[in-house]
Amino acid sequence: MPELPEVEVVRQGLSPRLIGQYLQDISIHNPSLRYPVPPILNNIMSGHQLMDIHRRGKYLLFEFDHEHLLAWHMGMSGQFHVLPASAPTAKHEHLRLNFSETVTLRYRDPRRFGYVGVLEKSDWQQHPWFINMGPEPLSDDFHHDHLHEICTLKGASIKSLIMNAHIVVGVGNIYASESLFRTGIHPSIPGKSLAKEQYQHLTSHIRQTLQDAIDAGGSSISDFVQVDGKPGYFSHNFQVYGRSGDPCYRCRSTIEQCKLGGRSTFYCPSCQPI
DNA sequence: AAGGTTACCTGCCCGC
DNA sequence: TGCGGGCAGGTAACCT
Repeated sequence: MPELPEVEVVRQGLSPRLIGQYLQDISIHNPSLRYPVPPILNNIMSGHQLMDIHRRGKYLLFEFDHEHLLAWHMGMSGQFHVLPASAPTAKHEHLRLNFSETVTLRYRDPRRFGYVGVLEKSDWQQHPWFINMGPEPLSDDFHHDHLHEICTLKGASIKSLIMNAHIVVGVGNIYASESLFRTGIHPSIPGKSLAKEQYQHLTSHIRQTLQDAIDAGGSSISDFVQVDGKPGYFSHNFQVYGRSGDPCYRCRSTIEQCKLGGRSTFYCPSCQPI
């Protein structure tokens, strides 16, 4: 499901419903995720107050009044829902954070690529999941000089480079194609073949594409839903993703599709020349 | 050694 | 109607 915009939309949806609430307990219905759900989760976190929900890359960080926090990745198909305790257990519901009779946080994940960990609040950034992460694309840390400096040394395709979380976090398969279309860069061009000025444009288009998607409530392809069950609307704004064979909105050329790094990639051959 | 490929899962959609 | 194949938004361990 989620790239950075979808995770951010989930964070914004969960925050007003959950922050300030006290966690009564955690029930683990099916611990089988990408990494097994830590059995100590309930013992460690129960009784503590949720102070804030942060995002780093595609991870959500649940900060409690406690020396630990929960770091949560939703994988490809993870979903969070806030429901009353009486609501039935959905298919593929893995675990449940029980805050009150009226507020429980359910996590379901059919493909089980998601995972959750208990990290020490004082040095969670040193954890292997975070230690080598690149800058947040919506922050000032994401600068075209930085992108240029790293990518100009690399022979890999520019699409695989911007999807590499060591270089910049949060850009997944959809928004990589969309950002490159907006910039007019062919996805398979090697990083080292691009000019410094192109990195300047790419940086600003990545930023704008992600922000536009957040503003639209994310993209609902497959089954992404916001916490309240509403879909995201950014998929209506896709310029190239999923549009192979259709005319480019800008020049009417036919959108093409190829594979890069095993991932479907979409581009306009005339707006994004080799 | 960098960069491409595969595996991890289930669900869904398509063609036969 | 049913079955098999291919594909899906992420990540990391493998090969080469």
